Order: sequence, then C-alpha cells, then structure tokens
Amino acid sequence: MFTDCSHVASPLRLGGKWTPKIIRCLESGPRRFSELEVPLRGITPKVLTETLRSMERDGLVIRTVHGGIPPRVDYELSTLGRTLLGPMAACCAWSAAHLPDLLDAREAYEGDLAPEPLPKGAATR
Amino acid sequence: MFTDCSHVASPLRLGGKWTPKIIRCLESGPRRFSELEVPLRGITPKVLTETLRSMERDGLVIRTVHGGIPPRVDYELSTLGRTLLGPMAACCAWSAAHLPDLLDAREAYEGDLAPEPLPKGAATR
DNA sequence: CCGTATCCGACGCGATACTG
DNA sequence: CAGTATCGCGTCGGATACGG
Repeated sequence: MFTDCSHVASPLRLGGKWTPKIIRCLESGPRRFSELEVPLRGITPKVLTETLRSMERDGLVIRTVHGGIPPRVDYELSTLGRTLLGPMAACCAWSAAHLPDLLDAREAYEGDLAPEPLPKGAATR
Repeated sequence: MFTDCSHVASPLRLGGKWTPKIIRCLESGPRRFSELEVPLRGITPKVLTETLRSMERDGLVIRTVHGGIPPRVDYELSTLGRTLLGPMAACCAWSAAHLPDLLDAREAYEGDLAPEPLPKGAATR
C-alpha cells in the first residue's frame, strides 16, 4: 500500500477542476449533456466536452448517442468509473471535516510571509 | 456526503504533481530537504521548495530550522497533514487495483479516435 | 546544505462565436 | 441539443545558474 501515488494527479486526472464534480453528477444515473451543464455551474460546453471525452477515453464514462432529432446523448459512469466513488467519498469526507482547518492555517499565514531564514554565514568553514 | 467535491483539486492541491508523493515520503517521520530530493527523483530544488512552502502555508507540513552550520531543515507532517493519509491510501489502493484497466481503456481508444457523431441533418423542424 | 533567481514552454481553463 | 472553432491568459513545473 502506498507503493506509488503518482497517479492521483495524472493520468487519473482527478486533479482536474471538473472531473470530480462530473463523477458526482453521474453517481445516480445517466445524464444528458445539458443536464450536466446545469449543476456544473460555470462550465463552458468546450470544457465539458473535453473533460467528458478524456473520461470516456479512460473508460470511466460511457457515451451513448441516441439517433433522432433533436440529438440526445447520454453519459453514464462505467463499472470502472463507479469504483472511483469510494476513494472520492474519502476525499470529500476529508474536506468536509478538515478543509476549514486548512483555510484557517492559510489565513493565519498571511502576515508572517517570511519563512524562518537559515542561519547567517552558512558558507563559513 | 458528496455534498461538495470542489476541493479535491484545489485548494487541496492534491492535484499537484508532487504533493501526494511528498506526503508519502513524510509518512514515517521527519525528513530533511535533501532526504526528500532523493526519493522524489526528478524534482528540482525550486519545485520542491515551492511545494513544501504551499503545504506549510496550508498547515499540512511543519518546517523546522535547526541553527548551525551546515544548515539543517526538517519537514514533517502536521496533525492535519496526517489526516490526509487515509484518503490518500484509498486513492492509492484504487490505482493499484484499477489503473491497469484505465491504461488498457486508453490504449484501446487509439484507432477509433472519432467519437460517435451526431445524426445528420440535426436542425430542428 | 538549503535554498533563490530567471527564463520559458506546456497545459488547463475560460470567453466568445458559430454549426449540423 | 450537443457540440466545434479560435483565441488568449494564468499557472505549473522544468532547466539552468547562483548565493548565504
């Protein structure tokens, strides 16, 4: 365990701004493109498309095109994508419990902007 | 639960390239700057400093300067930082179990580079 | 030993406009 | 409805060199 943590950020892309929110939005079932745009307030169609495509590419999300007019496209978590719900729940629980502490620490850091310096004359001898 | 996942990436900075690895390196106790540079192969001193400073700023890491020549600086996880070990273990366990699947999916995606297109003549009416 | 100082390229993300 | 096409900016991270 903890043998390698290199994938938390990439290629897991869990570090992306929208990926975690999209996973959450898809948790309770398939959603259409426009049904994702609404809860993800502020996301642009371009970015939503990009993110969904990369998730599809990684096998986390399944994209289904239903023929017809107007077009209808559904996105849903794959079996693999669903396995991410557990770890994500752990992370969300962490932030719910400890994010305020982190924010407090950050605020307290304002002012003493200078880290403790090294002792002077460190090249001597 | 899952009420908000916006902090997985930021400000948690867990999405950073080195943060998870640093946490892991500090798991078993304090480490000096140079003791971090070795296991984190490829990191430059500039980036290591930046990352450690941001973690210190967020209260995840404690930086201790021991006076003397040559200088000695220790970094260790704070109590708050240690609370991250759980969620991180969940993420690492996920990648140990499922990262190969993700990589396979990514590889299989090569070739059928074109996502299923929408039906033609999609203009309403 | 423990950093800083510059420079710089790549990428993520957003704004805006347009289309089948 | 479900996208695509451009453009641009800010941030992250790496290369390299120097300093107390």
